[in-house]
Amino acid sequence: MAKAAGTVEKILHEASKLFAAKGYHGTSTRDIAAAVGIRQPSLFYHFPTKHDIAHRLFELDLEETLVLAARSARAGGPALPRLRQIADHELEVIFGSPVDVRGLYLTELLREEEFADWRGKYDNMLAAFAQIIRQGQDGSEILPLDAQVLAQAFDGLLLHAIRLKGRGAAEADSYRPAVLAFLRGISTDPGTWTAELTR
Amino acid sequence: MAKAAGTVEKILHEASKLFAAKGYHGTSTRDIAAAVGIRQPSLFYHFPTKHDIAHRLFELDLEETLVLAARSARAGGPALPRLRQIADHELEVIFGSPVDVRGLYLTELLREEEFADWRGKYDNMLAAFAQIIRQGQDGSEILPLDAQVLAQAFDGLLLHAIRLKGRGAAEADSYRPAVLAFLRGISTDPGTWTAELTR
DNA sequence: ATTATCTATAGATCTATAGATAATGC
DNA sequence: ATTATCTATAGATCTATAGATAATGC
Repeated sequence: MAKAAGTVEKILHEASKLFAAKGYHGTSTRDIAAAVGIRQPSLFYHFPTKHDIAHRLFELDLEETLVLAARSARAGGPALPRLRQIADHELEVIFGSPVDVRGLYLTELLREEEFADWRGKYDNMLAAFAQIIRQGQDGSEILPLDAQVLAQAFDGLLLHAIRLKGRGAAEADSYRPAVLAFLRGISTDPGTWTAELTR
Repeated sequence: MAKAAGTVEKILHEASKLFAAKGYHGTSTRDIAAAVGIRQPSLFYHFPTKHDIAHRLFELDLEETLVLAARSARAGGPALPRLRQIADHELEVIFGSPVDVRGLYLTELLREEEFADWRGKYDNMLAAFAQIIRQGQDGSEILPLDAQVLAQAFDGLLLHAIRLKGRGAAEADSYRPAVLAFLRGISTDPGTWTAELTR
């Protein structure tokens, strides 16, 4: 009985939904297998351990976002549009992807030993956010508040979008104004954002 | 061997820290008992089930915040200072309380059947936030964006503070500017906030 | 021969209960 | 007599492994 029909993808898809809904530890391999439509031990043909499923999900998400954030931090020009571009991209991933990849971030899974390597990458992403904010402050474009804290709040706003995805109605377009409002709030020249936000 | 010395409080304290760090499902009653310094079955003398520990933590937090939010929604006057007051109070609870009560919100625990009643109270709190925002929009104090979405983003910013608490350094005073920046960002008159934020 | 599934199950948890025990309060 | 703990353990999970089986590919 060959013909995989993308069982690996199906496992990642269903696991991510379950992790987002019930947390990593609240989801059993039996739950995942049932959602996929196979028996529990069959999972271990595709992934050596349960951890590896989560690892692969982190990889799918962080790899790409980290590259984008790092590249953006190296790019020149105004900082706020760069932050805005990152936000647009993240909202696209959160609401557009068939995989609820980022449900993993809702728990403190990254703080657990097993995931220390992804924790480091996540910290790098946050550092890139802070760097962009600092560039904006050097250019008097962003208010001189603690860049680290602003970066974390920016990340927090984006992560919260994951929760809304689970609650039906919300889409990228409906949440974007909230993120833009935050960027307007840290801007030294909020007037330029007003028209666009209320358009 | 009487003389409780506040075992119930100790259980709530340690359980809340573990729930915040590893999630509700990632924390065993054995873990909690070990942190408290008693044997695992002794927990069940104080709480009939593991769920009841989480229930009590929700109660400790939501009861008070819900009352504050509902009262604030009924109060008159400018909306932004009211949101600011709620934010100050929440940050005080998050960073000041010995109990990491709100770690429970990091997972989607509220979505699980067992916690449906607290889910309702939480939704009421969000509705109160949205109502205050709508009042501010009626008074042309807040930009005419989707009040529901702004309320959720406001809540998301506050919840994210919980994560920072686990990461050492951060305190209420260091995170507050990020929340104020968001309020400035949704204000029709951000200029009045600028001086205060950069003071 | 390889791929992808299955049944059966080992071994390690986990929550919760039963019943014993010791320390205070009356 | 009540309060708060303990040891021992039942019964239900959970992850992961072993080994059988069936369908394709060569």
